[in-house]
Amino acid sequence: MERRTRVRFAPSPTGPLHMGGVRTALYNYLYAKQRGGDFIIRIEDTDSHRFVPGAEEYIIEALNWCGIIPDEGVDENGKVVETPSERHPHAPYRQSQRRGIYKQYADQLIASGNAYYAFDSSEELDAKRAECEAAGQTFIYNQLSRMSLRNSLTLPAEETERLLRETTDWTIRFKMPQDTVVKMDDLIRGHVEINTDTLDDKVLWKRADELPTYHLANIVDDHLMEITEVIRGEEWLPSLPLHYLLYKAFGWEETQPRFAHLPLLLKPVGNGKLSKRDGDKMGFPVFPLNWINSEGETYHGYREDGYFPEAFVNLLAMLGWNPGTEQEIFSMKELIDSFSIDKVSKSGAKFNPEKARWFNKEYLRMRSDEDLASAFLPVLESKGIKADPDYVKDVISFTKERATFVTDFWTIASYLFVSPKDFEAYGIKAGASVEPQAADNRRQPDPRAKVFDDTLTAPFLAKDVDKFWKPEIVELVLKVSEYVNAYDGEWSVQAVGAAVEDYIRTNEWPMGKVMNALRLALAGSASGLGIADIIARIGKGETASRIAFAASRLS
RNA sequence: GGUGGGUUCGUAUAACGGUUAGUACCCAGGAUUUUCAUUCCUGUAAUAGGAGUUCGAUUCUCCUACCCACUACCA
Repeated sequence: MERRTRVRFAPSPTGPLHMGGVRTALYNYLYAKQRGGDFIIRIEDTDSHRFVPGAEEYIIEALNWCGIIPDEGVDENGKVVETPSERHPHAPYRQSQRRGIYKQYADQLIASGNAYYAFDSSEELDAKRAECEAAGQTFIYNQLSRMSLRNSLTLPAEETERLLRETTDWTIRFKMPQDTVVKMDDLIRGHVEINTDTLDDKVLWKRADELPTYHLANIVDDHLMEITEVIRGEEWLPSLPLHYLLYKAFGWEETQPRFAHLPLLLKPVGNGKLSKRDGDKMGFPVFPLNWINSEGETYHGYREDGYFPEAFVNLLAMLGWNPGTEQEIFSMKELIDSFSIDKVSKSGAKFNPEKARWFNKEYLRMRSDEDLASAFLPVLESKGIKADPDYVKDVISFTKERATFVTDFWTIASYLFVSPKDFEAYGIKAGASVEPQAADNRRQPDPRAKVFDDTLTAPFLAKDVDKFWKPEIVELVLKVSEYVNAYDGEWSVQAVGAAVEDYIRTNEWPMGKVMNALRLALAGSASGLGIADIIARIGKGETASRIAFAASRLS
């Protein structure tokens, strides 16, 4: 029997979705789309205590930004889906709104002898755990211990009846079979076996809030929603036997989904999985979008940090999966075409922020100058600059290869928009020396850190001034300025560049020294764009005035 | 502690019993350039350790080590 492929991404709204979660969603999406199947989003909010306002909206928006569009789910064009429709036949997709349907399944398990009522309070269990721990053991609610605890297996029927009626903090637990080997298959890991004696009697349903726990809700919903493959994080592998047993207890083996457990995303240095703090410590985002927590702290997002969604998706796709070829750049469509679950690796992948930037750089280069210009205009506006779109496009066309992010154009070419005048504001005086930068580039934080200053001008670096701004060279630079001012040939980068170069060469001046000093005066730094590129764009007057200004301030 | 999963250059990975163990990022050097960047070329660098199976193991089996996850009335 061939079933239509249906997969789901089932996050819990307990906070912002981090990049590992996005990757899980992406792999599900790719898997479904390749097979012409459905990708469903279901919100697993059965833990009322851990609910975080805004988290669900964040998840939807993040996936949307990535271009991971669900076929069915909690949201339809910003409107919450509450009732079943042709497009969303299994609505609602939020488990808290499905609470009515789970109890009957728990009851079914009780009736079939696969589950039982447990009356131990959390306090009692906590005490038991503490007790065992003190004795150097671990308390497990399982086939051994359940016979000495308060539940429907040990209590007389009348007492069970009474407690069910009169108390409200009982639970329904799964009755784990004894000494049974559960044989499981994982699409990524292959065959896995485990003996049930090492497993415990998981809580399936809680009377206190009349809600199922993850395990019950998950299996019931996957069954009801006709899910064919469950692709989720490796942290779920240990509960796979329980899930297998649950399908069996319900008699749903025929339509039980196949499982794939994805490797974890690890932090770039050291050990352990990527956590929300890592990003801010190491200068890269861990989240797709910015997130402000209840304490008002902001966590960086890829979107706000200037990543293109295509680049983000691409880099996530390559973290734990590879196509078996040497292709690294993939559009979403190409990913859909070439994705295969058996090429997903088994081991955890350390995230590499440098490679992430490289991906963005590649995508920036693929963008048209028009697109980049329209993305860069708001950046200019935020600096109080109103620029001509055509001029901006022109600037981008020859600075594109130097940029990784759109905001880089400001660092690279700010002096094509404003004059580098206010160098004293940087506390740098001519002749002052600057400490050399730390040498180990491999461990350097995000080099864009200095990009986001509020200044309108580029600083004169003292080391450049020391090196290039010598009185005898300044003389020559002033001469070049006069020459440019008097130049009346064709005004193009090529022509002006050739003319200036000829002029310096004919006079037999030191080309390097004059050019660098020139750049220092025009750009505020001895390294940067070509002299001709600058002069041709800022024009004669601005060229003359920048040189005059620099000469007056730095001599 | 118990159970499960994992282990190829610094990182991501390729090689599904036979290769000089490949590629990309990073790093280093060189060429080009008025500087920086780009581009191009070159280079450094890995099969965790030990047994076994085999004519031959990165690849299969076992042991050890290390890493990770799980071990909640959380997902």
